[in-house]
Amino acid sequence: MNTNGKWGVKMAKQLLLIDGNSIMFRAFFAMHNQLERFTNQDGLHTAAIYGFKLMLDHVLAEYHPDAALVAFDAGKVTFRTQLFDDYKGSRDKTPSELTEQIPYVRRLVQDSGIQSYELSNYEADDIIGTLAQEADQAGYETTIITGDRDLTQLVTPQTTVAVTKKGVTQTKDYTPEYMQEKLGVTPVQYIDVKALMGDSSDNYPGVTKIGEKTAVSLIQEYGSLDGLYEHVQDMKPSKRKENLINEEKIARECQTLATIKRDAPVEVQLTDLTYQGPDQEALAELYRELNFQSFLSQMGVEAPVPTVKPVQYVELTADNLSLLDQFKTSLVFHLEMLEANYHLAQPVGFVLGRPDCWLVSRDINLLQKPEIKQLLANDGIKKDVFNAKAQLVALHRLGVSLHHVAFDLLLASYLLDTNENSDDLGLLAQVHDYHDVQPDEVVYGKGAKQAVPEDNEVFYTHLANKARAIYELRQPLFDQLKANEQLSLYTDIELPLSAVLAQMEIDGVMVKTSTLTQMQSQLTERLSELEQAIYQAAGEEFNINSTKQLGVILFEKLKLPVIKKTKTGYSTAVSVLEKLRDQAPVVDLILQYRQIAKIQSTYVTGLLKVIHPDDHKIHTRYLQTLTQTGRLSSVDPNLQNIPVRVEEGRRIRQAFVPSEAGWEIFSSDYSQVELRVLAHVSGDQNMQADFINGEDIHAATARRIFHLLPDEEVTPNMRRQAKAVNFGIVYGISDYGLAQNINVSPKQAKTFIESYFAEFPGVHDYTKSIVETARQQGYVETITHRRRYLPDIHAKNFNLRSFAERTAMNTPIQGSAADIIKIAMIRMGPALAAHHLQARMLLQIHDELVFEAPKEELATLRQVVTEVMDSAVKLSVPLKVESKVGPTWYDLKKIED
DNA sequence: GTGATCACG
DNA sequence: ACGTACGTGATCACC
Repeated sequence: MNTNGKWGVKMAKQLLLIDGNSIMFRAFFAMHNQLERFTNQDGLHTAAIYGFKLMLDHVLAEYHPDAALVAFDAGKVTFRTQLFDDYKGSRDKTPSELTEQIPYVRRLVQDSGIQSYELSNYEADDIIGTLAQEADQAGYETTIITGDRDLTQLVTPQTTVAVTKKGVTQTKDYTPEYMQEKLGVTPVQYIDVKALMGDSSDNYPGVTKIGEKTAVSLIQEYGSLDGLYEHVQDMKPSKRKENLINEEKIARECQTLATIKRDAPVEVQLTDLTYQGPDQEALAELYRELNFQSFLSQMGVEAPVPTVKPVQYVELTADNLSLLDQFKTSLVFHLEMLEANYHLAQPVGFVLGRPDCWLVSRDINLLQKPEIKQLLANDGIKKDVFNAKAQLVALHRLGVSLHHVAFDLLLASYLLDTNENSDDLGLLAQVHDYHDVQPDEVVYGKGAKQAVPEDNEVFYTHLANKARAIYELRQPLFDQLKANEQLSLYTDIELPLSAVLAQMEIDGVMVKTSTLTQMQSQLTERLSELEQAIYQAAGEEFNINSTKQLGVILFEKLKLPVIKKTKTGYSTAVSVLEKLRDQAPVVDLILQYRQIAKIQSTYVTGLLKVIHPDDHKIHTRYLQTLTQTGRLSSVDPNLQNIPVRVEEGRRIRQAFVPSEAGWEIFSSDYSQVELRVLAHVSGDQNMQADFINGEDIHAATARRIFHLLPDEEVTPNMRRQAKAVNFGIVYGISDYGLAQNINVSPKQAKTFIESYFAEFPGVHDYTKSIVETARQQGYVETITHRRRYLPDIHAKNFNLRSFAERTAMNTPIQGSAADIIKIAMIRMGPALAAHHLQARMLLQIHDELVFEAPKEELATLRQVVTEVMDSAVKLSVPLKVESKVGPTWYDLKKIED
């Protein structure tokens, strides 16, 4: 169809060669973390088929091929395995979730009107290599689609290799020019590079100590492997030379393994490969079997209407409130709000009931009826909900209490898998394989068009469906929590915590508008001074807030050295500017400007915007089901990142004051809680001893890793470095990261780490074993069995895998610390009540709890809070709590014993 | 909507 | 050889 171009110029025929196995693997693993979402009605996994289909659509549209072929591997045994026993020997067995999809991928290919081919004893690569060669000679333009960079050796002026970059549809095209630019070698030379460096995934070794960089430079220098070995004797004596000589046989063997055949006994002819489009009928049938609704509707085949099971409901009115009498032991309740911020949201309707009777209404005022109020407040009747905290807060605004929440679908789902935390009930239900409720977007629309349906039928059905989903998912989720040993985490920690957090949010924290407005005008003045000074120094006016414009001024106009680049241009981050400080006075001004601008926009103006006009307080929302570690987060506004480290910012805290006269702000924080958790979970004897002896842990660490004698002093610099190492350990250490942080060479950092692990062998063992645990079970756990899945622990990509490994080390530590403070928070209320204290817990900042309290309570409060926090859990090292008090959050002074 | 930056633990 | 510290949220510029 496109043999003739726009102007009648004869264009080359387009040939598409697809590396079937490679793309299938790629598609499968690209969606591996949503494996269970891609299954059809029979439980067949479909991610690889789905991905393959996406890829096919994409390349057919992109290349309009005249001919196409998908090559598959024939089996495990090939001429390469006969040559070399271990070839591909390190590969894990293909998961059954993938193998079951292979026949369907073949059907997909066939029904799409594309030839497929396999050849015993040969790999798909060799079929492709052979056909690409033939095609070059026959004057085709060929594109090879693969996920395997090895195939780039097939690149010629007529043959392009498109290697998947992200997912299966985003590819990078390798041409001879691109290879020269990117790798510095020709496609044919690339084979020899591989021969020298080996390939860990195909499990052939290459020459010892030679990686990609070295291999490339050797081949560049000598032209080829043959060239190298002709001149190997002329090389300067070195370990590398020895290795090259000793391992010549291996290198030659690897060269053979790496070389893709261009002369395999392929029996198909190019002329057999003509692409004439798909067999629509057969494809439709396949999609039906696979339940690929979106592809069906793309084809114009009517997708069967998503069959949400019909639901019965009754509209609740002032006249039929007696219907409520039937709920004696339990009910589902849901108050519907369209806005995320439930402090402000206008509720639009509600549903309550049981499977045999769902009662719905748009009339929020009905909730004021004593019949409903008493039902919801009745401690003897269990309530099942979605997002208990949101319900508690919103109902509180209506003057309604909600007691005895037993099941929170959102919370349970989050505990089972931190990623399954959508605040859209419909979407969340889908993840749990429940499909009889629509996502909110479908019913309400999105953006400006979002609205409650006028049609009662539509709206009420949605409400009833939601309630039913909560009901239906209750038992299965409880069963899973039980199987995961997470029932106690759910029942004893997270569910009670939701009520504690609701109360903190409702109470809010008093913020003085006058303090902030005063700061605002001061900072405005300061900013305009700095602005003028910067324009003067730069010789022109520009937007200082634009990193792009700033980059041009600093690095082009003023010609300052470029220290770091970002994806989009020059980096102007603080770490960079600090290095340039001495080279141009404007840099310092910019740093000052940045600091002030941040304080002004985020904290002064930002906080002023969210002070509630009625009570002059700020009511944040804690997100209880968001973080991957079990920490809380805080939004609208974030009260967990109010400045403290730098004086100018710290003054913001002057605006945070007690809400009642004669009260003060009181704060207690855990000292080094994460390191104490590490000492506990790792069982390291030395670290435990340091904590048990009440040492300054960073100084004690410095003593050990710098091998100080008892009479030698720890210098501030030693302590600083030891502290950085401690942080590094908690974060899942790497020499590079540590080096960056304390500005030493990676080599120096590495010796610090080695020295640390020698002194704290238990910690070393822990880092090893937790990563192994993650590999074996696919997740890691905190002390309360909070769970985080780490699918990337198996990634082939170094970055992804390394990240997962560091996460495996960090999550049990950060997460257990989060568990501990949550337990303390739950016990705090009853403890305060037992001492008849009026004090209120207002904020949680990860390891710190902030209260307001009458002055005369402070002494008792300190005892109670310390006791509750200290004893939250029993670890093999003591927990330590430090307290401060003052008239504002800014003025807190440490309370000494 | 995304990326860069910077505030916190 | 590879290229990073762990966990968050708000603001701004820019597409």
